[in-house]
Amino acid sequence: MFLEQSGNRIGLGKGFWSMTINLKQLSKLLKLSPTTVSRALADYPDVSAKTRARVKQMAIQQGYQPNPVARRLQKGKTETIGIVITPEQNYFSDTFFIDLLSGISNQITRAGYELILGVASDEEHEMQSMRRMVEGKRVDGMILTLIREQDPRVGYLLDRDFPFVLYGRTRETRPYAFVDMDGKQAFEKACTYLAGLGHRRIALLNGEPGFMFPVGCQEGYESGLFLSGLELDPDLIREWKHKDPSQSSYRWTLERFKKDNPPTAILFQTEAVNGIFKGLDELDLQPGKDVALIGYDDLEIARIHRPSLSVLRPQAREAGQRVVNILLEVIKGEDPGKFQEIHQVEMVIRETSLPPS
Amino acid sequence: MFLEQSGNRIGLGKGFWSMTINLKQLSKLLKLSPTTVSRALADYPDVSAKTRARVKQMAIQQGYQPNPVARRLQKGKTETIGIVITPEQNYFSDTFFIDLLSGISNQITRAGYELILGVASDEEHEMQSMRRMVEGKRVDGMILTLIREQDPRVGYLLDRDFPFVLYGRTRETRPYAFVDMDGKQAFEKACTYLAGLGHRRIALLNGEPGFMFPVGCQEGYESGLFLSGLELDPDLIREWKHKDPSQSSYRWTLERFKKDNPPTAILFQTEAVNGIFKGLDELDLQPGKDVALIGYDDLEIARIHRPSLSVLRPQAREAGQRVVNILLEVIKGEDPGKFQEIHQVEMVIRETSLPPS
DNA sequence: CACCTTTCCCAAAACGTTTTGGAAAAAGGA
DNA sequence: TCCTTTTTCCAAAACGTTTTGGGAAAGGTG
Repeated sequence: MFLEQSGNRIGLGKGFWSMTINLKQLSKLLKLSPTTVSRALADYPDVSAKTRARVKQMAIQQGYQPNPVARRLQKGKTETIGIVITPEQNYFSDTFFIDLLSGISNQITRAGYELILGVASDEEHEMQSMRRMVEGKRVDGMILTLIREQDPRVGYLLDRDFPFVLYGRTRETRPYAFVDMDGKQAFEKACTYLAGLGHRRIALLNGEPGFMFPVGCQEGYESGLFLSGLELDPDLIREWKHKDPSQSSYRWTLERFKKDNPPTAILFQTEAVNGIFKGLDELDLQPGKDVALIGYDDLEIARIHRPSLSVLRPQAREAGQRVVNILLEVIKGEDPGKFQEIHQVEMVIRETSLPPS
Repeated sequence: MFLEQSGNRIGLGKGFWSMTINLKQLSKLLKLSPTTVSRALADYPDVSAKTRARVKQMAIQQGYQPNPVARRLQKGKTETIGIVITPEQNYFSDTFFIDLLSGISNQITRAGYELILGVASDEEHEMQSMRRMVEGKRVDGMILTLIREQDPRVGYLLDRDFPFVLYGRTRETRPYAFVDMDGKQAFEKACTYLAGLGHRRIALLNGEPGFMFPVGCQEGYESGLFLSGLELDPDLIREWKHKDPSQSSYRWTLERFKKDNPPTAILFQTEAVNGIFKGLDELDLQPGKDVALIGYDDLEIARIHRPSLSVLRPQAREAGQRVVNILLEVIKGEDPGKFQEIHQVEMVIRETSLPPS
């Protein structure tokens, strides 16, 4: 009688929602029912053009925004998607992952969704963090990166029919959605390019096995050798360690160039570049001049180093956007098997890809 | 009569919440009211030890987890905190920011909260992304990093009484909560250390003005000179550009060492190290031997370079945890002014901090 | 036994939306 | 004029929790 029953509290109510206007309050202001206001804002055809306009104007004037939590409860969706990153795998070391994340985030925001982030220290916590999101009903879908050949996360999500998209691929026979870079084509292109310059001994310093990406790189490398009529020499292939890319590639460089038949060119992921540069420097070999180099990923160091590093450059931002668009489709109920994209990788020729001297 | 009224749908209901058990369903299983089950799980004293145990056991057995969205609606809190990152400021370049994020994420998860992430391309989008979170009622609090001297975000949040914590500081007279690294003390320590080794001409290659951090660095540098009885020479101070740390510091290095009275030691943020190394290399000066170097931030390059770089090492992970704990207090209603922490920075002496030759 | 606590439980309301299933009013057709 | 259709609105239910405000049963006390 005296007090407005369910108006919002002034001052410190619980939470901060008290600060902004409500659907109910807005509808009272408009002398309409909450139903009509809600439907007007959602452009339902059963509200007249006149009142729709009136409602929208008032909503803007009052700064009304529907409470996302309430909407989520009613809609039965979280409007949220999850991603878990593992910094230990220093993946992340540079612009590449940020570009991916940037594309992901933009597209998610555009859809009115939210991105929630987990940071895991290792494989076990990675799974744990994902399970919390999935089983805790905190997300509508997951984005997975840094995919391993045998990746338990994929099986887990498939078993539960939970929507997800991989950035990368895995060994799994059931259909699933992914966006992947064509590492095979990229390394094939780089390899044939070097062979075309006259290089006969091209080395591959590849990422550690276990992850899926190096598999494609090796395939591309072998295919490139074959297409160029070169023999595959197992003594020109080596893996760097994920725990310590610089150190392991540094050691290999020193060691390999002291042995017989050293390479005249190296293909590698750019993570390993510091080790290679350091090793060559110590051996008094000049990158580009004495040894041709092409890295995968256009990290900052590649651009600023003198001589600047030729690279294979994945379009991470675009890939991130695609991942999100696909995930939203899968969440809507589309068949994940329909979304399997392999993106081309461009080659950027800079100063380290010269003919053999 | 024939059909269970409000049981969950089997198969494809709307959303995926249909897959897991409900409070109502759980209470039916237990032949208790939802109230009692809820209160049993929340350890209220008004439910007997026996039924509490029974409830908890059944909850575990059935894998019951309260729906966070419903809980948030009722509690009037989002149980979510937001952070916006701006990759363009290549802040981010290495482990430091990831460590911070890792500390933040862990602590947030421990509290049962969620971390939502915005990625903004510039200052304007940064503000926009934050406003979406705040005005859209999507978060209970914000974490701010990369603080500028005049930072509009801080004023915005203070005006609205919205809970937030800075990693860093700004020029603002109203009280607010922050966790900051003691850049002043760190640079003072490094400066006096170098002076103690006999260096008389110590240069400062500082971050761009506009951000708050370089201010403290310069203060510490000047104070270190003063304490060591050295004159401040404006010609030994320079800023590198945020857009391109490597290039700008490379140019300065070349230029400065060709002029009269070059420094025998340089203090800088490690972001600039590549440019400095490159410049010294070109000038045939050996880091450590010919020029002493101490960087702020223990990036990977600092450890792997030969000679390895002496650094000032902030404990980013710990700082991230503190930021979250403080933010949770502020959200609870504690006075933000009570939480102003300045963390000490340790110095790690490696190979680039030798006496002058 | 009558009375007062204490213990244990629960029905109903509330959080802020969207959706369902009409109903009243206006318009159209004969 | 009366009936039908279309237009425009709305009350009530629902989403899944937690909190409020008791209330019944059990246990103590005189």
